[in-house]
Amino acid sequence: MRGPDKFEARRIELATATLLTLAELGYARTSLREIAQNSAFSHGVLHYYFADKLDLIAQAVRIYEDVCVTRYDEVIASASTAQELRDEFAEMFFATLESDSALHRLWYDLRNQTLFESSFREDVREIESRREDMTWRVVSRFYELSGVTPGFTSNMAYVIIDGIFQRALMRLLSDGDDQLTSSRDQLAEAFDLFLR
Amino acid sequence: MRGPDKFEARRIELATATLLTLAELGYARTSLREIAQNSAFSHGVLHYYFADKLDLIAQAVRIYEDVCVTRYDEVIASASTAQELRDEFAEMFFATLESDSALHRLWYDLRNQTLFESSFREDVREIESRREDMTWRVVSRFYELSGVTPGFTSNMAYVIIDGIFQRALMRLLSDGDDQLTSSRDQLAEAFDLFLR
DNA sequence: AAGCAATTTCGACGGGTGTCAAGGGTAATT
DNA sequence: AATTACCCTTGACACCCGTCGAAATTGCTT
Repeated sequence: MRGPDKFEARRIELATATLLTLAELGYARTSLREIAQNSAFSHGVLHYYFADKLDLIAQAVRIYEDVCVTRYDEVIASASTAQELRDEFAEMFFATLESDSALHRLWYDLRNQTLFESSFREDVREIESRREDMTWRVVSRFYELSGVTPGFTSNMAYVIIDGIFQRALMRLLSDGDDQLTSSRDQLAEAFDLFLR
Repeated sequence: MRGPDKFEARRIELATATLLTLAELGYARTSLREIAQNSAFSHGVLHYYFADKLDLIAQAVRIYEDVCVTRYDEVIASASTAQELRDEFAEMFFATLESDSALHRLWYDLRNQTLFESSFREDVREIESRREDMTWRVVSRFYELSGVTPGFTSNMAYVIIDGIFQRALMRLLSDGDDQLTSSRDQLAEAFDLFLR
């Protein structure tokens, strides 16, 4: 294959390898040669497809976005009671927390990087906004199924759900707690809160 | 001056320079030579006082801890009504957010680093725990002054307050929003929430 | 004043970094 | 079959990194 379509396919392939490397090593330790070793190519090729390292990482961030921002929509569509929604959301919540934990820690790493440099600010801002929307789709549907008028703003709901997620990730990765019972309790507490 | 007391004083001096450099550049970009340039000494002296770079950073983290973890106690002691506590807490909250924003972004940076490597995990865990305690001293006193029995766990209160702080920091540093009106509203919303 | 120990500087080391240019190879076009 | 355009590798570059040892400097003690 040749032409622009292959060019774009390679870019995606390399940006994916970048995403995996970042998730493995973190922003501070990820080098171009390491990224290339996680791909089928040598390090020089990265400068053929991308202007520089920051450009490459920005593309990787956009791939993350596509992966991560519609995760709960299926749950929203299928649940027919509030309790069902809450339980299936929780199930998905902890499933992706554990299976994609490396990707999620990368998200928080990159989000923090924008506090020091402006490179990905726009991308991070957009992902953040989409994550809030995604959270609100869940919570507002939860209100709807409960027959209760929303007592929380989208903003506050996101702070709570994302905060629980972040703490659960810390418990999983740095405390080595693979049961996460306290985090599960916390998520349940949050949904109780929403109905008060 | 000579002897062990001077040795310890130098360590603190250098660890402080390290803290400032980290706050300026972030973990990923901070080098020993850069740290030395923020001090009165040359880069070689760092290995006279510290075993290696990680040891040095660990000491810097402990200095941060001393600075940041009793910030609201004065407010707690002086406030005599719930409303007064809430308002003075908010004032202090946004004052330190703005004046020490570089230090705070460093905290979130280092906390995230522990998701990738175990070097400071113990220190970060302890600071996190102390931050939660500090938050809870405020919130539980707020309940006390309101004459209401606490409807939130310490954990949940921390997730909310810290989440609002983190988002406000992002708004300040990466959105360039120096009014922070939406964050102020959000903090007020949180305290309303506590009383429900 | 001399000696000694603590402190600091300086320069080197091996290695890793992002970047880039030159060249080889490969597939499509003429 | 020759040419051309695209793709990829290789190796070099200049620079920065953490570390460490040797030498210079400092300040106290005798």
